[in-house]
Amino acid sequence: MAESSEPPSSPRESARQSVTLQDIAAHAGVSRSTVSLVLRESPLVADSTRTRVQASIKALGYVYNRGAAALRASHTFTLGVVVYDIANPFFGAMVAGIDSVLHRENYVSFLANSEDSPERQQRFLERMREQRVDGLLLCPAEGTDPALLTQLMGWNMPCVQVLRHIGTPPFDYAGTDFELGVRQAVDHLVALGHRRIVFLGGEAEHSATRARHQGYHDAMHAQGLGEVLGIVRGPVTRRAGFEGIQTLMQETPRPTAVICHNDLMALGAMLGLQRLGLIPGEDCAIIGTDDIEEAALSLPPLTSVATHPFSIGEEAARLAMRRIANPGGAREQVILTPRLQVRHSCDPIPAHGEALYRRYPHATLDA
Amino acid sequence: MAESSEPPSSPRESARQSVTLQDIAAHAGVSRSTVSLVLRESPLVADSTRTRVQASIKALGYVYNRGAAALRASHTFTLGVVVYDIANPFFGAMVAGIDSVLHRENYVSFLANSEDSPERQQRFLERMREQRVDGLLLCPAEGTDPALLTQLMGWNMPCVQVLRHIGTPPFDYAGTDFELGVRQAVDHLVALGHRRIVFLGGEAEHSATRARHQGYHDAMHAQGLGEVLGIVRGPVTRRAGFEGIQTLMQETPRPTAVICHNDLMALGAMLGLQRLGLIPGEDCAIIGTDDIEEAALSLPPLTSVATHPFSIGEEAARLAMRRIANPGGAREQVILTPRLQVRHSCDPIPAHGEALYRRYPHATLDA
DNA sequence: GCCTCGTTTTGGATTGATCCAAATATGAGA
DNA sequence: TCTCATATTTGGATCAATCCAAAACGAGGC
Repeated sequence: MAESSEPPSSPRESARQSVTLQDIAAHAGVSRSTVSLVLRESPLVADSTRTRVQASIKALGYVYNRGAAALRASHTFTLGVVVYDIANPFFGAMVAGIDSVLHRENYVSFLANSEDSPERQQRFLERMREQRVDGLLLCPAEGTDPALLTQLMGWNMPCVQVLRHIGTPPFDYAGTDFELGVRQAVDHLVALGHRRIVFLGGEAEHSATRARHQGYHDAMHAQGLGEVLGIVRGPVTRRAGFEGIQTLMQETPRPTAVICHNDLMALGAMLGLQRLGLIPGEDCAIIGTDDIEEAALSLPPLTSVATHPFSIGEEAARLAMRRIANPGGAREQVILTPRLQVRHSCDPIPAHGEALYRRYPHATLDA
Repeated sequence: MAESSEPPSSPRESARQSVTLQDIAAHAGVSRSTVSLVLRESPLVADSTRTRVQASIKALGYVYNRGAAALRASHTFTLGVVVYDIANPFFGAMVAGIDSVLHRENYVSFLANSEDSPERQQRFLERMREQRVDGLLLCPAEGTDPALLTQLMGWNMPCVQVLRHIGTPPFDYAGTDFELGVRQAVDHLVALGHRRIVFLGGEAEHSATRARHQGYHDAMHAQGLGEVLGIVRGPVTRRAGFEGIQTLMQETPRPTAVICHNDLMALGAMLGLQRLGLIPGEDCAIIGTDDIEEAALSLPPLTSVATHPFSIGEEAARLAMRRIANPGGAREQVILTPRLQVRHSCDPIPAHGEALYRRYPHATLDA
């Protein structure tokens, strides 16, 4: 006791080597093991001991070494998150939802932006294995080999797929009912009197695309419009919306309404209409998907199938926590229900308003 | 050699305990140390040895254990990134820029969303210390105590501030010249004939706010307009823009132009004008800051001071790499030059176009 | 006073890599 | 063939925690 009082005195000049459990133990007059138990909030430790140890921890300015702990323990309280486009505000909101849950659970997460490259994604996943994360939240890149799931299972690595999924059930998944969302959009348009309804976007074969296309197909058939126009496949960017709608509007018969794969496309499509001197709502109704915050700020405000990204993020993170706590448990699919957020991009507009839209015929995505 | 050929044979049923350097060493007939050198791509190892070891690594399905490595090594190839609103597309783009550089450098990053809470930020930073990250990219939360920098220095933790900074130089920082950006905006408006120019937004006392206000102040004075209207302080959200401009337009004298703290505010402000039956550009010119992708998609397309978030992210990450490689080096400030992206939100509009904007008087941020 | 039984505490082994100083191998020149 | 410098390789110590079986402690009951 008296013997160890000098070395760990107040602030050491450079604190070159860090304070360890051993130092705390010496200072508090207990063993290394006991200190470890205190740190992990074990109920085994007597209250009096606990407070004494905690005081020593504070006094010596101890810093827990997670690397060392991870070497022996089974958990790292660490997660890997993969999205394919973090610059898309949809994913921003989703990541915020994930972060809010993880923060409560004392987890931290590695984030990677795969840019929809399976190779880049694979590299990150391998790195996550090296880091020994407790689990993954994965929004698989386009073209990801479904064998990836088997691989992860072989790694013994819990993985919750988000938004898109690959492979065959059972797997853990959190997302939204895209099929229902598109059905709501089609039904809404039909109720407004539309028949020539096109679905714009999605070429890659992943679940989120298939579900949307399926929803479109089913809803159109249910409305007896099965053979009227159809799906235009392509990338799902702003630019694709901008260009895609311009092509569509030059075809015969022209669609009277377009449902877009996501809001970015829809916003691009509205700009594309302007470029042609056409008016969103009047000349062609537009519906987007996601209901990102920007949707309310366009002119006209965009009607969109709200998919609640923040909630999806929360649900995914919670599911991951459950799976980590119980690795053998039954796989779960958490499917949120989308809701059509009606704004004004399907409203017809009085003819005398056209001039305004036509004022910016040379608007492009770049200027 | 023959002795160790059985245990690490092909796939073990459950691979319960992992393959270690020791196993590789035995398989390749070298020592643990040599394998370690191969893993770290040391030039010391002979080519023939290297290939043999690499073959063994592949054959046994070895997985590098970063936790164990971190225990001894000085680097973890890990970084902490803190932003205050990941749902803001500006930060999405910035994080994408960070990620692209880190990926090239073989780094991975922990991401946290502080939600502008200094407590939450502090908790994350402490966690990062426990994880022994090599450095931090920090966009400090509003109200962060400048002593934080001293604290981090005491921790011996390299930290690059991004976009905002606290404390006093020298420190590492990557951002943009907000002051110049606002000056560009003011000059542009004055050239268009505006005199009653208001700056909208920013109440907290951080560098990015001060710089903007300073830029506004200087530019207005340089133009001889120093006492004409001024700065309206407040939060910097979409909603604040929406509400702020409505208040402004009911005052006398009314401003003829508003420069907004960021694009979200500017987009909200344009919606606010509509709500009043006013026309952006005609009744009041609007300029935003950031030039997020959405800026091009509004109607009218928003004129904005482009701050290039992706590049800022890249520069910040590169600076962090430099600082980690050379902790004692001179602190650096990387200041990018903003550029005014002129679109149409300052154009006057023919009167007969008004009807269209007035069609959506009840538009709000929620619907 | 001794014996349980439950509560606390403990030491030694273990985790899987890196560091470092020293040992060994290799090759050129004398 | 020997020497010396250079190129490779190595074993032991070390990093800082957790796990686990066993020991110490303390309170009641007989």
